[in-house]
Amino acid sequence: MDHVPASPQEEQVAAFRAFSRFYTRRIGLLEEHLYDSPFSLTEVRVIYELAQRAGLTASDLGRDLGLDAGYLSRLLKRFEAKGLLTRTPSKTDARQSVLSLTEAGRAAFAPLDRASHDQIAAMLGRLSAADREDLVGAMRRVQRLLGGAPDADEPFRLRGLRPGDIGWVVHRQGLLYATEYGWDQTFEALVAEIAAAFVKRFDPAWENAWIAERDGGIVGSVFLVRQSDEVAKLRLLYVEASARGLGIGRRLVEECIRFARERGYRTLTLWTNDILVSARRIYEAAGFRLVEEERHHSFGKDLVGQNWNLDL
Amino acid sequence: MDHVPASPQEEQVAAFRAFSRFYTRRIGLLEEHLYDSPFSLTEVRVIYELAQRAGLTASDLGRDLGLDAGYLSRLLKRFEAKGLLTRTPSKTDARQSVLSLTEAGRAAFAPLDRASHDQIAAMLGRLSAADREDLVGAMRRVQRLLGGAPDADEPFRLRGLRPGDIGWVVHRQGLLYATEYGWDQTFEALVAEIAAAFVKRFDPAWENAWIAERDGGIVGSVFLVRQSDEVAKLRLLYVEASARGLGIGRRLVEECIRFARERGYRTLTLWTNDILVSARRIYEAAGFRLVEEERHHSFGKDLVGQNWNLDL
DNA sequence: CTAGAAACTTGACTGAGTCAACTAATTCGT
DNA sequence: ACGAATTAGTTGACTCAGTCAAGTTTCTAG
Repeated sequence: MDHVPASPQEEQVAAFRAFSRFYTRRIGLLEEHLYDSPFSLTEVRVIYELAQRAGLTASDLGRDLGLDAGYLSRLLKRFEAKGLLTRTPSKTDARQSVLSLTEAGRAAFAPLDRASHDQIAAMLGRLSAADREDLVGAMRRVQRLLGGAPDADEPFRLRGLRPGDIGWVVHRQGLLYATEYGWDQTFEALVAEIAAAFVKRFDPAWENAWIAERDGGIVGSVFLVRQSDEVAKLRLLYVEASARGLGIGRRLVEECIRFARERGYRTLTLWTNDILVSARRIYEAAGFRLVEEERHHSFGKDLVGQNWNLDL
Repeated sequence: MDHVPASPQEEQVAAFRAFSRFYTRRIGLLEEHLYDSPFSLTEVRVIYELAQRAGLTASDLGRDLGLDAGYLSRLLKRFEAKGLLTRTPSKTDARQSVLSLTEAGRAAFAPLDRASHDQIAAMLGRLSAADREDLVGAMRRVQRLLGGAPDADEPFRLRGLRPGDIGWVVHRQGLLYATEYGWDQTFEALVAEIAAAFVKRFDPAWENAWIAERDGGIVGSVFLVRQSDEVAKLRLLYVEASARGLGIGRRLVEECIRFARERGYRTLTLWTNDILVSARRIYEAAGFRLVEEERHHSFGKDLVGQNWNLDL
């Protein structure tokens, strides 16, 4: 069956399904390693849950792990008979009892836990540090997007420039403005040029760049370059569509302003286009004033360029 | 049990395990929906595999899906009895037979396939377009990093330049040479500069670029730029570490040579560094001669640059 | 040409998970 | 406040997915 995906939608569905099949196998492999323990896979899942969370009832377990009530009942009875588990009647509901592992239960769980831990650690160990971070970040993202994890306490983090960053920024901006506004590749080339020039002429005393990260992936960036002793320019502000509404853009601009003030610049300037309305709102809120507009034909489109200034 | 992870390593292992548990449940949910079909989960996996790939034998299936040979044997016999499957004796090995679904088999599979497809599509539909892209991208990443990229019938494909490509190439090269050889960001900047200049001064009659794609991801690239009427230069040859050994590098160089010959160039030249041995092998095999070497200090390292030429 | 391995097949089994029927406690609607 | 419906858990009876070991036939390496 030659599946030639017709639309992006279909391609996404195909990728999702491919991933599910892939991970089903992967989980199978992970579980095989467990098979010299005295517990079945489901038993391990139950013990794991009991070890992690306190105050569980049988129905909690059944619901969360998707187990049959009858099967679970017997399983728990077996655990209790082996002395791994105690049940104390619930105070609020006489039908339920609260489950908790005994010392023996924890002792039985420890080697399993360790084996699983070591197995994963070994797998991660085979990757480079960068790939490891990348992998874990991607997993967090999948989990978050499929509704499996609450947002972290800290929704994003700022850091400085690292290898690979400017390419990534060029890639994402090139793609975004091409799909969203139909700009051609000369825009991407311009971004590449600006980013390259920034790195080559980088003067840490006067310039800086910030990358916003979320779940190990880059979701935004901004560059501050020196134009003269008095004037700094904010360039390449960018926030991923999937990370909007978290205040990342505002925060990046704030960092720029703070840095510019600190270094004694008098004016912060920037160039943008009128169609980029969400960026405009950020600039306005930060106190920038529109000083100039001019029509131009760039990136295959007729556009209205804008210069904005902020007195520091 | 309040798990306060000690080190980043531990945090990564914890995140991985959390993801595995999460996805185990998620897969459970996905599979439940399948449970008004006449097939068991394993049967569905087998049919799916048979529908996707031609020329499978029983042992292929057993190995790939991790099934017991005895169980699989009976399962296949059942399918054959129901007329879903035919076995034709292998020509090369009389012990094996090649399995293929009958029309009836495909017909039985179709509604399952559709149900699974629709279920995933519905899940994706609940997300915003940006989140959808983010999710699928993250899944692809996990799969790539865990080494799960499935072999397509066609291991890779060449295409021209599209928006986002040059940024991606810059990103990957910047990252690769930083991790592998410790080069600093000025290398990434150089790549960005070259790529930007290529796009800005692109002359389709005299120049070209090729992107190698595999499983929907970019795995290699090469650029051909005009230096004079007589001389063309090959630049930014690059193959992903995960896609080496497929002849992608060779193929990209061949395309360049073909194009350069066609346009009537007399010489194809390129610049590289002596430490890049796998690239060197490709150039040698293609007939390039080393014409010049010179020491230089770039990208934070002492290097030996090389110029290679090919008479067309 | 032979020993050992690979590709299945078959018989005998186990045990994970299902289903339905039951008891007891709780909650809901009016 | 009271009966009906719901929820928590238990138990018996069952099924069928998956395992294990012992076989046959074919292939391969020495």
